[in-house]
Amino acid sequence: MSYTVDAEERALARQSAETVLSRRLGGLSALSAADLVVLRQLKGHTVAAGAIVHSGAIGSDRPGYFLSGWGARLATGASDTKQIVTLLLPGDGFGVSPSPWAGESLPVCTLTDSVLLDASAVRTLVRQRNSGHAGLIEACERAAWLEQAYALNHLIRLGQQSAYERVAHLVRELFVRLNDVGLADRNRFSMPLRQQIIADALGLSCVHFNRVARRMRKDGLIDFVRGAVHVLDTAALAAMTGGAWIG
Amino acid sequence: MSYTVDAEERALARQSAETVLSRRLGGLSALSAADLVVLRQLKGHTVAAGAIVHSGAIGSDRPGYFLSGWGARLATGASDTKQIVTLLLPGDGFGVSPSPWAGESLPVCTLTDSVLLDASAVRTLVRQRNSGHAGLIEACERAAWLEQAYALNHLIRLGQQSAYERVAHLVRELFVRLNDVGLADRNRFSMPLRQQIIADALGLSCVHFNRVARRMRKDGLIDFVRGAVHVLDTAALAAMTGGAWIG
DNA sequence: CGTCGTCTTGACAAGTATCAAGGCTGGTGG
DNA sequence: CCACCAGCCTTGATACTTGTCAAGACGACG
Repeated sequence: MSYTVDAEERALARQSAETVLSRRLGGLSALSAADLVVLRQLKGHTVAAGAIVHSGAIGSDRPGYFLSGWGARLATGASDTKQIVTLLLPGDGFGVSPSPWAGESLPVCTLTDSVLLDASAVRTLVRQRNSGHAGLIEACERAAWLEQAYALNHLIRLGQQSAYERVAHLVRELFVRLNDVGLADRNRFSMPLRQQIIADALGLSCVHFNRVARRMRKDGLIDFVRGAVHVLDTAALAAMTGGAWIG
Repeated sequence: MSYTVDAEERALARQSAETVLSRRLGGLSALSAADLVVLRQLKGHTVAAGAIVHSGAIGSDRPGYFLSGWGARLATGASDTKQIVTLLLPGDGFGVSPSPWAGESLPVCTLTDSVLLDASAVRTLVRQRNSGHAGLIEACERAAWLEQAYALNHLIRLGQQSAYERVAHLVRELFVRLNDVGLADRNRFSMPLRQQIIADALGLSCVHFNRVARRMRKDGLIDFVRGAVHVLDTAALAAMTGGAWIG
């Protein structure tokens, strides 16, 4: 039941393992040499797919960063229904918001085998509002703000878009986000999720997602292949998801 | 096109006009005498339904509190589609979060004729983190946190509930929130919104909402009558919306 | 080679939107 | 007071979207 990251993805991750965090956070605020040292010293560990890595009870769990692999923040509702609130991609963190928002109270799980960095050191600095790390703290603040914006985008998808539009809208968001950390090609990125999970996130059945995906391929918009996504018509994708975009 | 607040609602509002804010914020944190003075000195003004009272650009607009009437935070997407992200009820504010979250960047509009208080004075205190008003600041922080939780609840509704469940879930949330400010009876509250608007918020067509509402009446669960909601079976409502609840 | 998990496809059922018409209510002007 | 009008609610008929069930295909892996 582990969704293996394919070889290509693994290679990409190895290449950028050291840079994914500095790219992500450095893109949000200028990081000092000291900030980079802090990030470089974070210790990594591998986690299997499907593990809960943060309970949501603030302060009770280790904060972390996804170095490789994908995760999700879940709103675990009734019986067994789980709604994905935001997807966490390499470079995204949890438990390191300077000002915790409601989403920080939701559990975080891995969707694929992942490499996580223990971000306790970052959280400590952020909590202290350590003035020697203003850049890093600013970056964490903006990262949290962005995650909220992504959750709002997700709300728009679920609230007022058709299945076709939802898929397009999500793909565009993922493309932009992965591009920020150097994990997207010009028009291609790796998406190591089963269709079932993507469908779950979008509030669709996986059968219907599959049909939508096929239609998109036929339309020359997006091609889903074994763990990867090809954006065939960037302009059309941007046009059709042009409005309804926060952040 | 103004959705007039009915007489009963107006009477209730008059009764509780002075207490709605102190009830709301006082319920979130203990307010000092000085805090209450600040709240009591806020100046009110009436606004017609459908007005945009906050653009979303942080700092550019007057912050405010709804004293009476309902509003909404909108994710104004493409062309003309607008998704309601959170409903704002009497006692709810905008632009007064100590730590702005992504939702604060969305515009706020009135859904009914409303009385708003100008909350500039509160914002000033909150921005300064004025130590003489720790209680008030704490209350604002928690109010912002709650609004985020409501947005997440809305996301759950849209993502994984049927029309019937969405309506029940929303009614339960509204009942709880209005109860907090003393605007709900034991099993009844005023909801001065057209069905069209409720349906919009829930991502439904108003025709379908109407049918669901009728079924709920037949089921003895909820009765919608001219601008008000009767919860006929509190236990069943709580049971059916028991899970899937954040905050 | 068989097994297991996932993807794909078809047939069908259920949920929901749309269109259109009629009904109710509250306001307005004679 | 009545007639009328406008806006909203209600209802029916119909079509489209999406979910469910079930079976087959494909690929990975032992």
